[in-house]
Amino acid sequence: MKISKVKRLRAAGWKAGSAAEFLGLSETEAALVELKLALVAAVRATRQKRGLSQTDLAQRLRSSQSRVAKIEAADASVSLDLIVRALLAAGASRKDVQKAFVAIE
Amino acid sequence: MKISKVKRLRAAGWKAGSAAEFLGLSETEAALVELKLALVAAVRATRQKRGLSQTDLAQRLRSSQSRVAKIEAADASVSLDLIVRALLAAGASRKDVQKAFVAIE
DNA sequence: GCCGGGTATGTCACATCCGACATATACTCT
DNA sequence: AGAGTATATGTCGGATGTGACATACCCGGC
Repeated sequence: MKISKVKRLRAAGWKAGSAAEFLGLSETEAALVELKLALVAAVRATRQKRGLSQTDLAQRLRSSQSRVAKIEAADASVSLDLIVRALLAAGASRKDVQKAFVAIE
Repeated sequence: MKISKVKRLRAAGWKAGSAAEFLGLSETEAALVELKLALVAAVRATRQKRGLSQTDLAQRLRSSQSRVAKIEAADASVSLDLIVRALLAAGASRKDVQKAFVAIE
């Protein structure tokens, strides 16, 4: 998600288990990306099920069509915050959000 | 979460069902806050279960103790992204993250 | 062919979030 | 009481995310 991450990784070597910690970080990052992908798919599915256009959802979100497009494209510039907001704004219930999470596996 | 939200709400009146949409937005916001609180509690629980100090977790996160403290205090300046990263860095599995979500109810 | 609604992509100024640091509080040892 | 460790809170410069706009790319009538 962040390109600058590599920079920060290189700087300030870590105390122990370098490789392991690096892997750990990667896995965390991977899990987060998978999570985002799952939620993003749920956003599009929910929006379409409700017959909303990206522009409609954008209004509910108080955002713009282009940002909704970026959300659904899992653009690197969209935060988890915004994705979840979009999912809720699209009409998903809290249970639906949970289900989207469960879809991670 | 954002104070400027009220400002944006006031500007550009919405086309229909003003009150309903306003409520919808509030509910979205409330759901997001509840979600954050649930996850934040999971971060602290997971960290303590693993016997990690905030400083330890900060290292795994490549962040600082003060930010971990803010995460656990559900400070307005922490994003959902960071909370989930912290939860994963604390050692939670993806399933654990799901469970934290389920705890929303 | 060319509209028109829907979607995608790039850019930018501005808002928000971030890590880091300083500092404060609290609790436990000795 | 003083030292050590853990946590909380405030601030700040720089990194990242945001809405808005322009514009391009579809398709399905016309």
